[in-house]
Parts: sequence; C-alpha cells; structure tokens
Amino acid sequence: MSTVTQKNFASRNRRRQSEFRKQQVIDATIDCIDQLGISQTTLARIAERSGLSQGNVVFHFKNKDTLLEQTLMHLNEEHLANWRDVLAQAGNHPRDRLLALIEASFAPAVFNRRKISVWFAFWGESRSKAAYMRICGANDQAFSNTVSELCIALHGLSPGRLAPQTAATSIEGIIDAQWQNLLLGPPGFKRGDALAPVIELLDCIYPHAG
Amino acid sequence: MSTVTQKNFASRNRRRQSEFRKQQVIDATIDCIDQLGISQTTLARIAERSGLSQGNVVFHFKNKDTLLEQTLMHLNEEHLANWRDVLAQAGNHPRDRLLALIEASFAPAVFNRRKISVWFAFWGESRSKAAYMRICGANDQAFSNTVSELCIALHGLSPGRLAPQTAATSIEGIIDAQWQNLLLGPPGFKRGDALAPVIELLDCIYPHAG
DNA sequence: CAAATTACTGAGTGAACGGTCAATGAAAAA
DNA sequence: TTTTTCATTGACCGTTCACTCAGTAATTTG
Repeated sequence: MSTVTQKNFASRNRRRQSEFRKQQVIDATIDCIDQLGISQTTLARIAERSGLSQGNVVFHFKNKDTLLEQTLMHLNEEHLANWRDVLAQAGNHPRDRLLALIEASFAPAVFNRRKISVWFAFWGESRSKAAYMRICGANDQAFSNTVSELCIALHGLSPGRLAPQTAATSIEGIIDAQWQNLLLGPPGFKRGDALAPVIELLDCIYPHAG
Repeated sequence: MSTVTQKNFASRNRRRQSEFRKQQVIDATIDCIDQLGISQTTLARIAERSGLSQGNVVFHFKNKDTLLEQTLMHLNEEHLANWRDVLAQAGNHPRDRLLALIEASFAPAVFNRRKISVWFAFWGESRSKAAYMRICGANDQAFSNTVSELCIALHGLSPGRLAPQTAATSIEGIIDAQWQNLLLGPPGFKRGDALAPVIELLDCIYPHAG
C-alpha cells in the first residue's frame, strides 16, 4: 500500500525515507490521540493507522515515550514557527504586533479540532510528565512573555484600562477560551467567530484613537 | 490499619461503611491522578494508596471506568454545589452575583493544585470519553449560562464596554487562566493573587459609578 | 438463633501492552 | 563487487493490567 508506494518512490535516499516515515508515524499518533485519547493510544494502533509494522514504529522512535514527546514537539514547533513568522512580518506598532500574535493563534494549521484536541490531551498529562512540561513550558513561556512585553509597550504609548500583566492574562485567557469553544462548540465554529471577541476585548482594554 | 480502625469504629452501619470506603477510594484516585496522571493510574495503585485490597476497590465501584467517572462526578458536584451555594447567598445586583461566582471559582475546596491538576487531566481525556464529556459538560454549561445571564443583566442596567457574550467569555477565560497559573506558577500563588486580576478585568468591562 | 446479605481478601486469569530479536531485502560505502 | 549499514517484518517475550472468583467474616433480616 502506502508502504510499497513509498518504497518505489523515494527509497533511493534513506534520510528522506526515514523522515517521511517519522512524519507518517507522528501523523498517525495525532490521529490516535485525537480520536482515542492518550490512554487508549497504543503502539499497535499507531502502527495500524500509519500502515507500518509495530516493529518499524519502534525502530524509528526507539520507544513509545519518545514518540509521544516528539509528537508534542512537532505540534509545539509548528505553533512556535507560525507565530514567530507572523510576528516577523508584522508592523512595528505594539498593537499591530499583538494583533498578529492573536491572529497566529487562530491560524488554520493550529486552530483545528484535531490539533487542539491533541494539544489539550498532552496538556492534561503534562503535570505528571516532566518531559511534556519542559516541551510546552518553553513555548508557552515565550508566547506569554511576548504578549506581556507588547502589553507593557502598549501601556507605555497610551495607558490602557488594565495593568499590563492583567491585560496579558486576559488576552491569553480569551484565546484559550476560544480554543475550548472550537472543541466544544458547534461544528460551524470558524476562525472568524473566534477572532472577533478577542479583538473586541483588545479594543476594550486599549481603546484606539480614531 | 485504617481498615481495622474503620471496622471497629463504624462497621455497625453498612451504608456508612460503604460510603466511607467509596470516599476513601475516590480520595486515593484523586491523589493518584494528581501525582501520576490518568495514564499511570491503575487499580492496584489506587488500592495501595487507599489501604484497601484491589478486590475491594472493584467491589465498591464495579470497574475502573465507573470509578473514574464517579471521581469526576465528585469533583464536579463539589464545584457545582459550591457556586450554587455562594450564589444563593449573594445579593440581587448582577455585579454582586457575578463577583460571588468569581470568588466561588477560587474557593479553597476547588482552587488548589491537587484538585485543579485532576480537573485538567480529565479535561484532557474528555474529548475521547463521552462519559467525561457528559459529566463536565453539564456543569460547565450551567456555569457558562449563569455568567452569560449575569452579563446580559449587567449590560441592561448600564451597558458595559463589551457585548455581553464577549464579556462572559473574557471572564471565564481569565478564570481559567488563573487556574493554569496556580498549576504552573510559583508555589506561593494564592487565592488573592488569582482574584485581583479578575476583578480588575470586571471593573474594566463594567466600570462602576462611584 | 438461623438465614441471607454484604464487606472484604488474595490468589489467579486471560488479554493487551511495550519492547526485543533474528532474519531479510535493499541501499550506501569501501 | 564486496562489505557494511539501514529499513522492515512478524513472531515472540515478560510484564502489567483490569477483572474474577471461591472463600471468610461480619452484619442485617426474619
């Protein structure tokens, strides 16, 4: 099947083959966690979904723990790369940058049920798994710090209605709330539906002149 | 041990004995999930921590699934009873009632690392377990609705700076953010530290006269 | 008191799980 | 070409898990 196809296709280069396999397995892992939850996600099921043998899954990732960790890393880097990228292209005004950060949080690559679902699953286990904590802690912290800095900068330009730290917490909080809405809300819940209230709150905290 | 003590103490009444045991087991389950995560929480470990035999744990709860469900229910009812209670004792003004609801979210019985940790663990598995979804969905929905209604009422009295629904989402979002802060933040993070920013946001959305 | 119900124990069971391993074919290096 | 390395399979193994069960003691019912 896909195994054979890939063999005929790209197997000349072993490095590519290996990377392709790893991506395949990580995708299958995300599927499993999304549909079954972490506690029901087994190597056998991941292997089945990816079309590889169980032995091969272990061969590429050494063991289940590192597979899960690398899956989390993958999700994390995707998000990190995305908002760093968007931020780099944004204007200089703190408000624009904050807006860019908010929009990045609702980018299609991140803001979809499958990914958010897995995100929350890891999040729920992270307190008892130091590795998970380390992995998402780093990104989370960086994101939080950036939001905080922007709120401070914005406060400096024209003092908002909230202490900068409170503003930052509020914004991060409502973003998280919209992520939850995506998971629980109606199937029609879209990027725009999520974005509007966040911007409304931002405008409330930092009313813009004109 | 505690088994013997309890036998000598209250075993005259079998109903009490059974309830006492169930509470013991649920406490042990919460401990396990807090310290090990759901995926490492086993009947054997729960039994060990509660001081009962594994067979007895199964005897009282039939199987692991219902034990976990009832643990979640316990947490849920605790929270539900708490905020309903606080709300019943609050004044009539929507602002007072909203404040009561916020304070209830940071009540010591709920707002502590052990409980919040377990809460998030279930939350992370709830997407793939319909039972969990049903159990916390009901409470969550009720809480959300109440917050929304109060925001609408408050808006009617003196229009706030946000659409009522956005205000509700913002408030729920920042509460959640403070729950996360308790988990990740410094050990010294206290009820008051969590409360202040939420009230600050509330005052920003609904500035009070006087 | 006798009978019936309930609480409890601990050994035992089958299934599922994560991980190993020898064997095989194919690619890369020598 | 020969040798070495890598990718892959599938059978296999030891462990752990949730759950059962026969047996026992204590409690409630009649």
